[in-house]
Amino acid sequence: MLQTNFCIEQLIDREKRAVAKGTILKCETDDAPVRYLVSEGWLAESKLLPDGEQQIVDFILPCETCDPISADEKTSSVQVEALCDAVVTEIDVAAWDRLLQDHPDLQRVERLKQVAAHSRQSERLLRLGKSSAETRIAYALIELCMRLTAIHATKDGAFHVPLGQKQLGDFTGLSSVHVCRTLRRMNRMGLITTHEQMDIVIHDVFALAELAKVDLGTLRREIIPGAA
Amino acid sequence: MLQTNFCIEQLIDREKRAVAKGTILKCETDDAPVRYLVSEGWLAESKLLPDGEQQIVDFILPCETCDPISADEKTSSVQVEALCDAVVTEIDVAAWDRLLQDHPDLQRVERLKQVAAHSRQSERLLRLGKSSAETRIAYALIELCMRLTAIHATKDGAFHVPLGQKQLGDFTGLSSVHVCRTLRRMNRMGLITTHEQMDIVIHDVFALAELAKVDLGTLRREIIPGAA
DNA sequence: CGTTCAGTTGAGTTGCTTCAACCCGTGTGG
DNA sequence: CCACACGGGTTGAAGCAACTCAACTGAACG
Repeated sequence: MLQTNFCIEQLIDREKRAVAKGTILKCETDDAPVRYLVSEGWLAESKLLPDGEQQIVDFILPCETCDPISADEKTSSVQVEALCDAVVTEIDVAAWDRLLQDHPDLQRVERLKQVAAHSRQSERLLRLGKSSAETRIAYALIELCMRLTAIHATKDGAFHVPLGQKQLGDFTGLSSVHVCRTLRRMNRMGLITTHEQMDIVIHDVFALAELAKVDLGTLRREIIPGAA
Repeated sequence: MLQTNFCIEQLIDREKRAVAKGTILKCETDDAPVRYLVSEGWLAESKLLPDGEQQIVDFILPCETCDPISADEKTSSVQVEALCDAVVTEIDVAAWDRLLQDHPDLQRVERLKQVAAHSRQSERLLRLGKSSAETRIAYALIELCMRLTAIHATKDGAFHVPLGQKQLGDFTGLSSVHVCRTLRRMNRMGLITTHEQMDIVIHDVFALAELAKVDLGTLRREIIPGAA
């Protein structure tokens, strides 16, 4: 799988662009005839309510692409923001389509990633609608750990996420205060350890999975392309 | 748009299948090498928690297709259920791929529908995460009304949905009791009228849109393919 | 006429939010 | 080099929105 991603970068002769943490690459309802390919760092796709509340609907990790398009094929349906200093490539839709035409294997991989993203959203929707703060956060940690493991960005259950508690709250639909409390509780229970700016270590995946109400194997098949 | 849908049915020589209300066409984690095309009635895609809680992640309306596949390309990531007596066609993936290959216009329409579905999910995620019961329900009503209008299944803001309050709760992440209260309140405010088994009339779309915290034009462009 | 099932309403509970105070590490200007 | 402001995390207290539980209604059905 990874091979194919490296492949994308080779195929594209466009220049990469370094963006600073906090940069907003695209606002909701902006014209959006582009796709972003992330080489380094994380992006967040989020949606805003008129009163300023923000919901992160997905994270875009290295080697993934982000397509913010609406059903009108013109405007963006989400805001795209760099969560940390990042390196991205903008690809306009025409070039992207050409790329897919020329590389059926790329097309296939991208389709799988899209399916995976859709499955993830469904899982989150389920937990946002029907479960407690503990379950939501446990799920978020497991999902992130799994995705990071797939790109070899974890080591024995330890990983780094470029998120503050506010962002984790925007992702899980909770206030930052309650994220804090819940994280502390998990610490005390010995499930995880957290360090500044979110260095996370998962000590007991199974207990965490139970809290998150997931079956690890099933989830993996559902949200990680090529998990076999 | 509609033309293309009629077209699908003509292209497919498979037999349609009548399914009774409540039929579960597919369970989560079942093998799912099929896609469903709905001719009549509604399906629900939902996800379940071990404790039996259910979250409806999307409705499949007539002329739409449903692809329950996971990232492993084998199993289903959702449960698919008929919300009322319905007529569906099962299409195996191979046949579907052939169909798409042979009909680029169909491929394009399906891509748009998929984008639209993704946008809808993001909108719901936003409201599940960050807003009140009133807002969630107002949004659900507006979304359904818009989608039904696109297939000419509304008349002056009046439409029917084959849902009980329990299902509406499973869709909006609320208990049926609270759905009831909220619906009554909207009734009293003169925004809507409801009749048995969910015949809904929207009296004041603008007030409802305000409650739902949506901009009607923007939402339409986002979630209705071909809205122009 | 009794049973069932969806919707309605009231009462009491609870989980999460908001507000506010405080801590601490970092950056900055006198 | 210290003083101070600032931002993020942590904790306590109080409030409220939505939940659960439970009772009742009315329609549909045998």
